[in-house]
Amino acid sequence: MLRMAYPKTYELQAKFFRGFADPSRLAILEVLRGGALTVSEIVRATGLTQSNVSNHLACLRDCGLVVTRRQGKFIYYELSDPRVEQLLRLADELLAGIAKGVYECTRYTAEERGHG
Amino acid sequence: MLRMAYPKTYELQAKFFRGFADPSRLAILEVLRGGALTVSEIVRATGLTQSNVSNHLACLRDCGLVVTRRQGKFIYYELSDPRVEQLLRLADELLAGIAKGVYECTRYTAEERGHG
DNA sequence: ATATAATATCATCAGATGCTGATATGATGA
DNA sequence: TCATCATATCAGCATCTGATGATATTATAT
Repeated sequence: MLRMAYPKTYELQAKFFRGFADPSRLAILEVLRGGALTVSEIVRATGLTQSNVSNHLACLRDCGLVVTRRQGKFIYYELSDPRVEQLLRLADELLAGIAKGVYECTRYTAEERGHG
Repeated sequence: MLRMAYPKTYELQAKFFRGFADPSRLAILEVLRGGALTVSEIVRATGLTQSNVSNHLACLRDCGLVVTRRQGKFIYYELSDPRVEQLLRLADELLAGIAKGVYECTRYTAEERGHG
């Protein structure tokens, strides 16, 4: 695939957005909007498996979307910046205004779509 | 993979964000910030191949990030909403403040990282 | 109709991604 | 020390994704 013909910026930005580009991670970000939670609390709140959550949290952390703090044997995760929420909200707004077409952005080769 | 244990919302939002989660698409969005362009102009401006651009444009359109209008044999693409730019700018800001950790969000299993 | 320019679609394939289950690490308490 | 809870990491896999090159479509002009 190669894909390295871009200024570092686009690669970086793309990775950043990929943090938001998965339903499991969005679910995690959502539950974290209520404040810091431990991994097992996140597991309970989302219904995902422990290793799955752990992997996604690592991703979110690498993307800079969450930060951690240890407390005894617990590790608390929380949103790293209020702008993370802001970005989610802005996306929600935009999406609400668009809504129609996002059914299938998959495969980015857009076959016939737009009906159940 | 299956992955359908989520309220439609997260799936939708994830797809929406995926529109932003690729360097080629970010490059396209960037050149479109200057206003509407035809496909071939976008091809020239980005250096990507025609079919590649065309595929990405289809994706961006499905995600609602761009809209099109035909003029003769040309098709003009442009950003669908000023909030698309706004979202990009907000992401830029956030990313600038974070910057450090986004080197490797790939594989989301976070091996040892953070050094060239 | 033919030729040509602009754009879209298709098949294919390498590589990335996310999930699961098992195992490893780390902290706490007996 | 051992047992246990909390979390992280790993291997394997099925799938998704993006790039390429070839072909199809659409519009214009002759």
